[in-house]
Amino acid sequence: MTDQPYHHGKLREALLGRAMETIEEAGVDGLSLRQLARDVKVSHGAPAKHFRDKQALVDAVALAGFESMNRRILDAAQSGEDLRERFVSVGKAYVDFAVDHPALLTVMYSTKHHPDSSEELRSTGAQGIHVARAMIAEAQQAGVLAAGDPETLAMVCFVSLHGTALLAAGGQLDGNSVEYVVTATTDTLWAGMAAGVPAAQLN
Amino acid sequence: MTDQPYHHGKLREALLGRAMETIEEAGVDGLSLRQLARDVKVSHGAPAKHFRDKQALVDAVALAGFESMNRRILDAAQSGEDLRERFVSVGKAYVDFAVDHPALLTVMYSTKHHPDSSEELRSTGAQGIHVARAMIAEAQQAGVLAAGDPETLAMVCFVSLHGTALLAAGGQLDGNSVEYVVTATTDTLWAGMAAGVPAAQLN
DNA sequence: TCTACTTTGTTGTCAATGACTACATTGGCA
DNA sequence: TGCCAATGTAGTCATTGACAACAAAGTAGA
Repeated sequence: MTDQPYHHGKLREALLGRAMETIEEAGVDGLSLRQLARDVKVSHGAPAKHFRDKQALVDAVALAGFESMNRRILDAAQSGEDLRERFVSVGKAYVDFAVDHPALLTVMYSTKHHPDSSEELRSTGAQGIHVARAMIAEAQQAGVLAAGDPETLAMVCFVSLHGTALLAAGGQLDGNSVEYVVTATTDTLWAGMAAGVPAAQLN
Repeated sequence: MTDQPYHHGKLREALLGRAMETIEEAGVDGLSLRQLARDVKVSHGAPAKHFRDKQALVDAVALAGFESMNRRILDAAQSGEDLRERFVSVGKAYVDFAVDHPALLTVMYSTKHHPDSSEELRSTGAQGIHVARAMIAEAQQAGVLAAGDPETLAMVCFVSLHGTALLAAGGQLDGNSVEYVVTATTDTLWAGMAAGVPAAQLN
């Protein structure tokens, strides 16, 4: 046999990477710890040393996914000059990520939604909304948007884009292109925030 | 033994009902065909006569879920006088359903998103958006909303409320109440549609 | 009524899986 | 050098989904 070192050395990273590939190809259901061990040329018991059980592996995959997504969003938030353009860019970054990694996104959110998800996962997953809030507050102070609680408005934008992202990832936008739906959504939201929501309606 | 009749008679319904309960309690992963058979006091091979495999059972659960949800949405669409109020009611009906059946909703959409989901499932799942489009078109003709493609606007409203629903179902709205987020979302969307989206932005 | 046929349910079996345990090897550290 | 925790291996077990052979119950026609 070729002299395989006993210690793999980077087993954890190798498992994580291969797991992400498998999930993207076959979904979470297509992920098997034993098959994963075979792929990485390691015995079927080895993964247990790095991930207590399958759920722990999936959690780690989800966390890595959120971190990658957050990087994209932060980059987008600093592109462009116009505030509205930056807002649209962030929306696109979010949705584009979803389209690029549809299965991963499903895992990310279903894991985050899991009753006993880690605090780290929850907070990392909630980071995107902070970016939106900052942008909205800035636009209000610049007089581009009407007054209104930035926290609430950011939440509205987030949930709306979240829906767009999930549906785009699932190819459920019927005939519409992802680009078109994202633009329409961000534009409608921006128009609503610019016009302002009559307070009387909030009763 | 008690004289169990050989034929269960309503096995399919019993399996479906129990499966929905199990999913609501333990998620799809907690659903086992064999355990399901035990729960319904039937041999482990019996379910196969009604559902070719596990996926077929999950598909049936998803379909039943969509049908139940559509009923709620249609009811809401006919409540209230004011067009805006009816619009908000539909949004609330959708999100309320999600909150009442969080795990079921996850199954409904992940099943619908599945590459080889049935046409029946897809169309049943897309029914809600038709209701939204009709309401928007009506409001435009009444002069309450600005002009704009009703199809596109309905899509925007749908994706936005879909995100709200999923996050509400997952308890991911942070401190905000479901009622508050739904109201804020529908109001922002309505304000945007009433003000109209500058066509220049669509480039 | 007798008889074939279909539907529904039972029992037995198989390969694959996740989880667990006991054991072996490695590399770092005192 | 020698100890020891970390890492990986090998073996085992219960559970699961799927399948096949068989049995019982209902059904329709001569």
